[in-house]
Amino acid sequence: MPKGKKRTISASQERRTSTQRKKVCKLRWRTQFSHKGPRFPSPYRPIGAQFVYNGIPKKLAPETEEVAVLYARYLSGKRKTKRIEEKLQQNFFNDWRELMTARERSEITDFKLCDFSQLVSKLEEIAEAKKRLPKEEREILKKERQLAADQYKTVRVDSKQELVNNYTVEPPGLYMGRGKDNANIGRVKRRIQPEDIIINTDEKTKVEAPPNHNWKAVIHNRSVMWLASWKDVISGNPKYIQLHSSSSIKNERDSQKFLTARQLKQEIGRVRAQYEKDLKSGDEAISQTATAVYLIDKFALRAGNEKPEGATDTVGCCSLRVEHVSFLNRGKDQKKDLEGIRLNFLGKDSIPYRKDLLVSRAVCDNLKDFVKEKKKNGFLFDMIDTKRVNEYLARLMPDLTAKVFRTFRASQFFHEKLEEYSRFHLRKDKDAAQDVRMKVIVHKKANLAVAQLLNHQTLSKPIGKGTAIKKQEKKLKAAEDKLESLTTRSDKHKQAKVKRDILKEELDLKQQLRNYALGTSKANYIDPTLTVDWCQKYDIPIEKVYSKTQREKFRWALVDL
DNA sequence: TGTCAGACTTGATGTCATACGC
DNA sequence: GCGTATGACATCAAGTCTGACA
Repeated sequence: MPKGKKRTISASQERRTSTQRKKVCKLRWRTQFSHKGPRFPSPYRPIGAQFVYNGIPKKLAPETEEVAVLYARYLSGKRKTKRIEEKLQQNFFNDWRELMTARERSEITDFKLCDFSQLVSKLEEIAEAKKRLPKEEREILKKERQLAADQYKTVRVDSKQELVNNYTVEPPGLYMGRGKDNANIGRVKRRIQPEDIIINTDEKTKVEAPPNHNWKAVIHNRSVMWLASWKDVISGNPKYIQLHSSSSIKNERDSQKFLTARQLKQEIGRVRAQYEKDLKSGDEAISQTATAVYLIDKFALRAGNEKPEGATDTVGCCSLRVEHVSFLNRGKDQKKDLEGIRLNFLGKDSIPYRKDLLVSRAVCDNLKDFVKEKKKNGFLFDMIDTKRVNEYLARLMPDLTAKVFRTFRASQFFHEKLEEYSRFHLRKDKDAAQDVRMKVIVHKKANLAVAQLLNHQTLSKPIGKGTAIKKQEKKLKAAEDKLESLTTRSDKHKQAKVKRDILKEELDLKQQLRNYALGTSKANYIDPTLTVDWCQKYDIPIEKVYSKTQREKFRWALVDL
């Protein structure tokens, strides 16, 4: 390390880093799976109600009726807006007719004449009966399900028992998709049969297909992580049965990801110097690449791959269009060398990204150049794509891709916020620092800041949240009243103040969590070694911040505990 | 060099179990 | 003890990225 250069990773992180490197190299190409194969959803059993067409009850073939019941199940659940419903009905009806017998197809020709109400009522009746089942019977059913699942949920990997993540083949259903312009919404996901499935296993292990069935194929590919796969009917993409996040292989992959992000932390000065230099390059492809990397680094944007024709209109950095960026007037207190821009687009899962951001003068000038003489729907970065950006990044640092910046920025920002909030809530206020609830709040607040940076918005929240906030407000009011009634500097006053502060922070968190979800950033972006070190420093049991599954997922980071 | 399929990760949301308040 | 709110986990859609192939 050059003299005077600040140490950027902790000693415990460094220790973990060297162990991780060894393990990752050792693991590759050695994996052998010995498993039972996937579990199949229960076969369709007629529900004892009829589909009605044009006022006349119709006896349908079991395969046709099964699909009608899928639609009835959709109707008995939460309803969608009318606009989506029309597309959904149209797609459903097209797919349903494809699966009908020739006679049914010639008779059932108009969706408007289809009446699913008897099926819906029956499904609701079944659901009600299920709710009314005595506790003992429910327990028995649960145990039966558990026993059946137990056979499928483990796999032997290199002689070690591991858990399988999704051991059941996806059941038939309606494709619900996301985004208003989703073209496939309502399409029928037909039942997947053993004949659709490729099994990947150890050469020595025979995986039996269900009676009277055969697998599509049995392979012994040691270089991939999946146990079984089939082709998704709607997208044509493969679907996989994979190992659980607690498995050694997933653990290794996870630790490797954060290792690369930590390496970027060490190299970031050099990486930034290079792309800042390239912002001014005379070669427009290079200046576009550098500008895109600047946005990815500064604002943790996703790379933004090109999407196939007809897919939902969502974008990331490289696929931004002219219409997604606008230039803001200078603010009063704005620094000289910074300019304001607004990014407004739909990101992954059609989640809106609308933020006013400050960028360097060079970046703003470049962006102004890139939008010149282009139509609203023209690509902002028309000379580059994610492949080019990643090739550029790989030249700056091995294994560096656009995705690594998101992990790096999330972890770095979490660390900064954790320090800031710890200073404010735990070091300044010694009384609050004794309370583990305040420590959990500090962790959640730092987590929330990351969720906001990564734009992990939630558009729908359970109805209950509003009442919970009202209850919390009441509690806070009561705590404030009590505090006022006590003499200052007394022990009781100190306790009441801590209680009030905690309630106030909890309320603030609850309000913000209506719009943001912490789970994704906690599970995928924030380096768990930061949390481990912080828990040790402030004497917090790890169980207070990580659930059982999360502790299993981050086992590799918990070695020091 | 561009395209595409395949493999894997990320992420919103649905569902279930449990904690909590009445 | 019961009903409900909440958190944990499961599900599966939608991304990223790599490598094969024309």
